[in-house]
Amino acid sequence: MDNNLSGEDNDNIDWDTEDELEIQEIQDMTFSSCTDLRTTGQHAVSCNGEASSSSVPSQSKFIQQFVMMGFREESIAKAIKQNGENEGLVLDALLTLKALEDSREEQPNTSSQLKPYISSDDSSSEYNENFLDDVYEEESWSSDSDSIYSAKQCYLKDESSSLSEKEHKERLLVNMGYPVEDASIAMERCGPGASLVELTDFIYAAQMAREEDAYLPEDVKPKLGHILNGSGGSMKRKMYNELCKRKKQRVICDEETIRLPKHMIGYGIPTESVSTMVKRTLPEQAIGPPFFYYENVALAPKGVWDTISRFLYDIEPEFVDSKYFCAAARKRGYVHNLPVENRFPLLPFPPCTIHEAFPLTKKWWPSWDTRTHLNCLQTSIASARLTDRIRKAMEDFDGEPPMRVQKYVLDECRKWNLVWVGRNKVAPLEPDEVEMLLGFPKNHTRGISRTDRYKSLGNSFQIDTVAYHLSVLKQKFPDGINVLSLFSGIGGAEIALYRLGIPLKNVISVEICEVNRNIMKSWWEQTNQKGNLIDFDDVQQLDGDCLERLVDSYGRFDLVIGGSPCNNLTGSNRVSRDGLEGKESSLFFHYVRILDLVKLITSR
DNA sequence: GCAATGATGAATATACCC
DNA sequence: GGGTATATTCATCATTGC
Repeated sequence: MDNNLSGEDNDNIDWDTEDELEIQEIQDMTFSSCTDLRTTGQHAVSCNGEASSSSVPSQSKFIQQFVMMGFREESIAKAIKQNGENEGLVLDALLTLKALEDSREEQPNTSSQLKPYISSDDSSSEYNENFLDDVYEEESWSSDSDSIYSAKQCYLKDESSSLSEKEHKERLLVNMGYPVEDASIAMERCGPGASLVELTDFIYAAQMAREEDAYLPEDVKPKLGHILNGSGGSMKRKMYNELCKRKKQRVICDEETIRLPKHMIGYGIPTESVSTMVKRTLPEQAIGPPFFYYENVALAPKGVWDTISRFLYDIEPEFVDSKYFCAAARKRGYVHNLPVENRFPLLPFPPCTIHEAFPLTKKWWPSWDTRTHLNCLQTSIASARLTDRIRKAMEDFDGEPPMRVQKYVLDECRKWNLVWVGRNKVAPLEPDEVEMLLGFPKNHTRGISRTDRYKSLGNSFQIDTVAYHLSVLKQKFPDGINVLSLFSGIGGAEIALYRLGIPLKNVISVEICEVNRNIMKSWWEQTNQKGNLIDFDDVQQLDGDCLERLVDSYGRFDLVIGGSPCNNLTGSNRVSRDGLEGKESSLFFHYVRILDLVKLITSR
């Protein structure tokens, strides 16, 4: 497959030709996404019943010959359904399936066996692709891709539910900013089982491979013309090959799932000695300008960080726990192209233990509560009823309660980040205390409801942590910096830069929540910023045309920073932990889309 | 209508033991 | 190595109260 992508033929890529390549690739990816072939295959037949319903004496004989060859009836029925009673086609499909199963048996219960499938010539024929796509509908990066139940769900779907899912995905793609036509074509070509990643890949590849004006309106073409035309199509080829490389990497990454480090200190923390810091080499295509910085929860469902890394130029995420910067844990992954040498922390260094942060609690803190750090600050707090239950449980005993009560109380305190504020009395943190722990100015979020304050703060950066990473920019931008801030929230990135003493020349901020935008504006005014704050409420507004105009007006972006919504990634979500395909978390792909556009515009 | 409240587990990693 | 226990988690939604 690489041969097809690296040769001269790519200079004059024809969309139809690429279609074939893309279809092959994406179907191969779908192909590779299966997890338990035998189980899913069985469900495919036993649940839809179509194969048996079409049984007639002549077909029974037709089936029998394949049974005699040693194939399972379920697989035969499915192959017939996909290919009709064409002996050659059915046999081909069955052989392919058999090869897959044999390969899987050699390496059970891992995804590493998927690689040979992709290079399998047997999968190249259309009927086999259809057959296998249909049999193996599961998402390659679904968090529950190993679940038999999940697979079963796929096969219990009738036509109507399939259509509904198709519409849902298509709508999602459109909401992500892709043209309706592209979304529709991607759905049609990739099939209903294609994951969102595959669909976006397909569309992206299509747009890259089309004429030079990917995402850019007519009036912008001439401005970028010299980039694309002047290089005789090399840029197009370069980007296309880069995309294909990302896809290829996907297979490799399936084998090498990113694992969280035991001690989340990333490339170093202020208190860690320099000798233990690790130097890194960035992939060439990741090197700025612009610098970029992406953040999300470290404990995302399996495979999410592989996908994030793959879409962000294969940069290894830097996992850091903010407990090294403040009195609360905050395990986050950061993908960025910033230098990692010569970082420096914000001063004064914030209190790093509970007792340092809240000295008044020390008086009431029982000896058996050995916590020194709070857990992650969330978007909601414990109820008064819970703290009252804890008080009553404690008051039943004079002095030290029995172990079972201690355990109950400690479990609740850890779960809800409660602190001791009186005799037998625990309480959740106040909003201004959360502000302090996260490094925000006191009263930063004051003026909105307590619920909203907790929510906005729970979704924000830990300033000291992010500032430590961004500190390397101070030397590079002594006269100020142009920032494209995506999913800005309450302005954590801007505050980090401001506290580092980096002048904010122009900040293009995108934040969907009006309450958060108002907090940001208020901070901007209160701190007498000299630069310009331009805000948008939706990342979809930032298309090529819009970005081009912004660059023309304010100059090129020096930093693209943001953390896309984690709602569908966090373990706290009991309802819709859907991974990167989730309603909110899929906005990550907008970050990628916008970053790619900015890089393109910046390189002209 | 808005804000506050309270009930709702599962996915994942890690530690520990055998 | 495998099984079990334990810890942790930028949340969601229906209900209640004002």
